[in-house]
Amino acid sequence: MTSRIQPCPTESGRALPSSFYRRADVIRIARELLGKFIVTGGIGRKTVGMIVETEAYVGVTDRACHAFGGRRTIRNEAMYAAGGIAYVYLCYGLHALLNVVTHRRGAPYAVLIRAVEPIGGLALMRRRRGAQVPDRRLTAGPGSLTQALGIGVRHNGVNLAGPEVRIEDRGVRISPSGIAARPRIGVNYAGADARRPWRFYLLGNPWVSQR
DNA sequence: ATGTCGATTTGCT
DNA sequence: GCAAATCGACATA
Repeated sequence: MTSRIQPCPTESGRALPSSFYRRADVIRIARELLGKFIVTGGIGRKTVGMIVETEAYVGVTDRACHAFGGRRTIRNEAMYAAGGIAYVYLCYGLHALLNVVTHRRGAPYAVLIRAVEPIGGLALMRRRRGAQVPDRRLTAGPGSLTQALGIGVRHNGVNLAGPEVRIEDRGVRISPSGIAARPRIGVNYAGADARRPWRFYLLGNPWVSQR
């Protein structure tokens, strides 16, 4: 029995512990989620994607955050739970968007997953997305990756170390110089907060969303 | 390459 | 009623 030296993205890894999510610095967590893996589905229906693009939503003072000013609704209730669960909501009435809830209970911080690189279960992803969709657009964009991974609003509130949606560390290490920090997408209504560089992505990765 | 538009749930006025 | 953490189709250039 030999052990591998290089990390292999097609093997299973360790689910991130709740301590990863429950830290106060959501910006740091957004950066550290790059290169982690989202795994969905059971035996025979497994799909895997490596996170390549994220955005931080920074609590009650962030005008772009659903919890700005302490807003608390049925929809965004999951943001107020302790870190380590999913906040999945319906955007424009159509697209399920996946967020990672962070920080402590009562502190509504979250990281939006904007794009993943397809790693496993490609055939199932193509079936879910439609045969005419090119691989380049399979999981590029927050509404696209959830469709490819089979994530919907039914996953709102699920534990991210659990079987439905699991985020794993598979040993991929990202150097800070490989990460771009830019303004977030689609939040122009948020005034000065729209310009803050809280969108992070892997430089040169083909699955980063375009637009 | 850039622009407009429709699909359609949720929350705020 | 209207805008929203989007996407893809279609139009025009």
